[in-house]
Amino acid sequence: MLKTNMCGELQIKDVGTSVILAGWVARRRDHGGLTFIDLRDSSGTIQIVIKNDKLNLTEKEISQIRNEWVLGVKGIVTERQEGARNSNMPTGDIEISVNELEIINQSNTPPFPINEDLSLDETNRMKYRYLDLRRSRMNQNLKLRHDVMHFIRNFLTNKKFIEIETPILNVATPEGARDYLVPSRIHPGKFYALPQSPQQWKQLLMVSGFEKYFQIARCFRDEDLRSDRQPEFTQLDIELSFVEEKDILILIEELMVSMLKELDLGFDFPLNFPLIPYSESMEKYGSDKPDLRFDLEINDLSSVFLNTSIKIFADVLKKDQRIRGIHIPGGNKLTKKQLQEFNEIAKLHGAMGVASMHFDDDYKITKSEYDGFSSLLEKFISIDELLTLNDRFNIKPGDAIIISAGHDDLTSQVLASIRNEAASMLNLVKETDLAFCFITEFPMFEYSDSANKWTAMHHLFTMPFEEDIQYIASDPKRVRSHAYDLVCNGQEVGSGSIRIHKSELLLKILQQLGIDESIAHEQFGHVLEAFEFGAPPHGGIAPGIDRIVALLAKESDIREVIAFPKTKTASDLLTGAPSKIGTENLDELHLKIDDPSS
RNA sequence: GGUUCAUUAGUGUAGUGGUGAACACACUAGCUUGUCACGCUAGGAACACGGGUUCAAUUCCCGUAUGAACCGCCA
Repeated sequence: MLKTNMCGELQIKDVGTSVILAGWVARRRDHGGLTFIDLRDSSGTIQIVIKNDKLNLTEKEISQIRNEWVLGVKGIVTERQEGARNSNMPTGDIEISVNELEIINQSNTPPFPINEDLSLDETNRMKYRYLDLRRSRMNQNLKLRHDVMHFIRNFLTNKKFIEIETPILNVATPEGARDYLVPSRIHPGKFYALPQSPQQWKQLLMVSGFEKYFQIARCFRDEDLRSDRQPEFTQLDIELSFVEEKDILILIEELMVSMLKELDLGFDFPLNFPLIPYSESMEKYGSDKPDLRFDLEINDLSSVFLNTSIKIFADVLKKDQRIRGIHIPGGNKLTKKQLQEFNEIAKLHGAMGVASMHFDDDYKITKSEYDGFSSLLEKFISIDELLTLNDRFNIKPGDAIIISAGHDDLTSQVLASIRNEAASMLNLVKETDLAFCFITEFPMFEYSDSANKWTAMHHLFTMPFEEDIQYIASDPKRVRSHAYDLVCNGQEVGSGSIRIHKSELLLKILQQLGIDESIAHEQFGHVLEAFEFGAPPHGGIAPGIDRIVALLAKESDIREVIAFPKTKTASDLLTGAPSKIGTENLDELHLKIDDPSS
């Protein structure tokens, strides 16, 4: 070893010991004959004191040392003089009196400061990611990520789960997200697909009798990126045999709760995660991933406006659509500009806009008159309608109501988005809250307008509710499934289901999805066949590690907790991937490039 | 695939239809023995690229590139 101790681990009790340290220059303070250097290694930093006159290096050489140079230091741990201590530093009571200094390596001036927590241009951060990761914020994020994975492995191992790796080169499937494809050299014109998740493998492992499987698995999806979506990401993939839905939910709840207790990051979180059926979540929050850190529930206001003279509302009701709204306590302090943003949100989702009602500080209402109420709808709204709203929401001066009318799909999207926006505008979100919940009873099917057919909402192997199986053909919309999501702070952080373990039922589902039996056998024949050999009832869940770590690190982008992420255009600015390949490579793979841009 | 925003020394920011393009840190040179975001003196260093409008463009317009946000897409 080139060092005997770690910079950040030295303490006052080590005073007097002779140590060898090595690390990077975090900062230097050159006083001429006396130089201070904050030396950083992976454990932290410590101040080293260089008295230039009694050293192996000349004063000139010492004065040339710069940030990020790599130094080896031989010296004595010394207690700092009274008045020279630094309470901001964990090692602030001690310092190293240097006897021998070695310049192990020099460094170019870094392209951005390493020793400050600045917001930086993403291009530069990604190009010099190895330097970006030297910054303490990123360093801590990756350490936290390790702690999370370490805890998970221990926790599940203690519960007798075993981790099994599954292939990265897989057969392509037409369902779900777009696959990343890998051309085969040996089989001209054929391709492997990188796994979107180890879904089929883990079900096959259940047939193999492992009963409790997990894997911290890399998954790949060739879809457009977002702050919570990278082309490759990491899932905690879990599957168990002989379980019901509630067993899996309890397991995950226990995993998350005990992990949060162990990590002790100062978050508030529920010890029992509420279960919210999908339909209820859509009704109350307009979303299947509600942020439960605040209320602002959506309400059905249709009944208030049954005989309204507000034309747009009457028209909507005539079409059997609904009028829904959010009562925002204190919402009247939102500015005109902020309210205009709500309209922009509505338009973004294809609605005409939203209606807002304002109850000023002098708002009063009686059976016959009101004061301090304003709205574009004021001319048309009746006192009875206003009274009903007033009583229903117990409206106080300073409140506001935002209303969206139309098709449920539309009003849900609009109001869900406004709900989140309003909460952030009004500062209702507590940073230290982790509001976990499970969304359950997802619909089995959803209609895809683009493909013009029914598709599996979760995935093909999801178990429908026993009592809903009869509606698969006649009323697919009505079929609920044993699919569930783990949601936290408005983000989906995990998704799973109880699976179908009998081929007859699976074939019935495939039929409903318009997948011909022969095609089904071609694509899923191996699973169907496996199910003929005593497949146990099974189910699982796959929490997203990146999203969970990002939540715990209070980062809004999963790139901040991934060592080497890709940009929005799925490129790696550090290595240059993806890159062109030579013709000999292409020939070997039997590929020809047809690039319209070249 | 679509919409929007951004791009000024190494970094982070300021600013303008007419240049002396400002500030801080970093950098270079020098001074400096108790600092800790050390201090002091001096210096070098920038308007992403291409086209257009204009007497004149870093500034206005269009396009390209790159990055980001959102919609579509995606669990």
